[in-house]
Amino acid sequence: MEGSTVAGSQDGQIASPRRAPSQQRSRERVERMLAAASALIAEQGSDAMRMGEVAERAGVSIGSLYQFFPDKRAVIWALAERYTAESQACIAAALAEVNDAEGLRRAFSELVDIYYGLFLAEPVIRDIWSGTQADKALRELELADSRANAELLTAVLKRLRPTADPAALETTALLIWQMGEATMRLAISVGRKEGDDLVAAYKRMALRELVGE
Amino acid sequence: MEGSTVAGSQDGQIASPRRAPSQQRSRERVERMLAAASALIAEQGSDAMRMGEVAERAGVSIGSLYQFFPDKRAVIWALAERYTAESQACIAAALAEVNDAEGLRRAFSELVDIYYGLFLAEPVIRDIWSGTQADKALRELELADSRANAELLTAVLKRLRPTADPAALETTALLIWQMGEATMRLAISVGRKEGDDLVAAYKRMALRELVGE
DNA sequence: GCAAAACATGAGTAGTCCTCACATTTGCGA
DNA sequence: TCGCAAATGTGAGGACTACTCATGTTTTGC
Repeated sequence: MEGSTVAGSQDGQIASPRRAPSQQRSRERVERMLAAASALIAEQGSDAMRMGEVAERAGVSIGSLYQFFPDKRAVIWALAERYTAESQACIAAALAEVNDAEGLRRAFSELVDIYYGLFLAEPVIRDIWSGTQADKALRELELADSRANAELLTAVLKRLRPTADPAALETTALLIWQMGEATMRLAISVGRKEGDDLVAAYKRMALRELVGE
Repeated sequence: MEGSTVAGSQDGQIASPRRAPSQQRSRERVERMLAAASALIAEQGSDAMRMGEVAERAGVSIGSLYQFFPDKRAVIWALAERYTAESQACIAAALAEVNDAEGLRRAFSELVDIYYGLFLAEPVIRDIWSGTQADKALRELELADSRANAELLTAVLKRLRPTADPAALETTALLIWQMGEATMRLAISVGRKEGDDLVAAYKRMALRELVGE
């Protein structure tokens, strides 16, 4: 485990900047801190990012860093906030003037491409949104497990649809499997009632894909 | 951060038990260690789980704990392995004798229910598979962000399908959004080529749901 | 019965996040 | 221009944590 918990701000809250930089000088310094953090996350991941290293690379003392960010998570969160604000605006723009099915099709398709491109291009986004501190080896084993499970599903699909492209079936199975896990995670975090609806909706969508109509 | 770095097992590998317990006595002790770890994860999450506490609760010294587990991750992984083995068997059983579309429908539906039940009932599974160490506050903000984005999609859907049940549209939008993020995470970790296929498949599935056919 | 292997112990090491008492710089009214 | 309060900057040290290792105890194989 490299990981850990922030001691300062206990278990739930994400503290906002401890003090807003009001002078020009400090605003520039905070900017440098965020840039340093971003670079370090891109290089090593947020978990391996050390507060001391952030300060050093920003040319700032550790104390200054903590003057503006109450804890490590706040630094990461500040970066996350930027990207979400950005992407939120982008989504709103893409969907704003959709008026018919064809428009939705085009807008959604474009949106997915943009998002995917963002994920591919921005290590910081990947790191932050892909389970902030999840450790790499465990995630690879998660993937291996998913693949193994999807394989079982693939076998069934191949039996039922022998004429279909096997590679496409494998992709479908893996996707459906992963979506199922994502749905359950979501279902857990939204609570029982809404969660049940989500799982039901997933089941419907997955089945439509699996057995057609 | 309370945390720190595991000195022993560097960055990628998950080490296997440092030494297999060969005597009856130690086998029982290892069992107690895992039980203690499981309980602590259920109570506080794997990130907050302290190795010292695991040892204490198992009635064992910290040294004994490290005799059988090379690091903290190995303890968590040992628990994860149990559950995956279990669920793997369950999946195989459910899918083994599927021979037609109706059979697949029934088996898959049952499978989802079982899995969902497992997620609901087992805090340890939730913790381990839902991004081992992801911090709670950040994940709540992730959810808030997802909701905000899904909201934009919901608005469009309501415009296009004014007769549909609004609540169902909201569920659909949130689900599609979350699935998209899951797909992209998956796409990243499987590499560019297969990833592109996955994103394409997601796009197709989502669009079928969004604009019908 | 005895040597060797397995097992058990817990004080100590290294490394992390974060604090706090104190120094310096800036904004601004007189 | 001067004075002074507020804002900003500093880094050694505190508090915790994962993990090690020298040393002692129990079990096993012969």
